[in-house]
Amino acid sequence: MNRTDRLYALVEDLRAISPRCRSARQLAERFEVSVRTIERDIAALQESGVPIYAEPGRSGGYAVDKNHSLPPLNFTPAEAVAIAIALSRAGDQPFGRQARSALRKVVAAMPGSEGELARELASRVQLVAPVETGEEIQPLGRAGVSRVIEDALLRRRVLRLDYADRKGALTSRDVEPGVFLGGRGGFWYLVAWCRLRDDVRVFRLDRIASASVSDERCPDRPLEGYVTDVPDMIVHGTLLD
DNA sequence: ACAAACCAAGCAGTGGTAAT
DNA sequence: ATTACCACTGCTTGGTTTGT
Repeated sequence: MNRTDRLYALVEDLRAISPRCRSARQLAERFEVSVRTIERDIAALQESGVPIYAEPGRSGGYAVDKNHSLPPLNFTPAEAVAIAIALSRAGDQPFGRQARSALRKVVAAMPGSEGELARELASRVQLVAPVETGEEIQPLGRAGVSRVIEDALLRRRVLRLDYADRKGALTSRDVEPGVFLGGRGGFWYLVAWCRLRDDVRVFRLDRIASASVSDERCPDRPLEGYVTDVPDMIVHGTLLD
């Protein structure tokens, strides 16, 4: 076992028995190295921020503080994008830089196809410059509707909407969902290719009365077209910028 | 009995130089 | 341009000693 593998294994071993301790001698026997090498490994881990502490005395040894570190976590692409949306609100606020760094780590750590899916999904959730400073983004609208749209975006499926325009007139239409937009006027929008109008249309989520996902897969359309056709929408960037 | 500190040896990687 | 050799450096390791 090389040093890098041993460092990872050490942390996992100490975490598994926490809060009990394991002496350097025990660890040395387990990893077939000298006690001195284990002590150096522990020091290296401590320097890099792993919360390992030493308990002196006859029953002492090393232990890892579970309250100040996290075990490896797995996220689905949709969960990663959900984190992205939450982190994106940090913007230039305190810890905003760390929020973006954490987001890149989450996506980078995802296995190939899952990471690609997360990146693709993230590119379809975009943030728009708020009209007024300090504008709060409102809830998505009907809870079931937003979940249906998330599903359609994730699986690239045609959506069936019942939509009320600003005068309250209700229409039913099939749309090809393109991009989720958040921020403008404090509302969330779905930008989609509307088959009823045969053009790009913007749907405010709180005006969607009902939505369902069809089995039909959306044809490929360039992503840029969904946003550039929308007036007054100044896109801040995608979640992974 | 334990962790911590110091020291020396072995090894791999790197850069410079000469030979082909 | 490529290959071989050498010296240097840094990393890793084990042994010993010291302090708690």
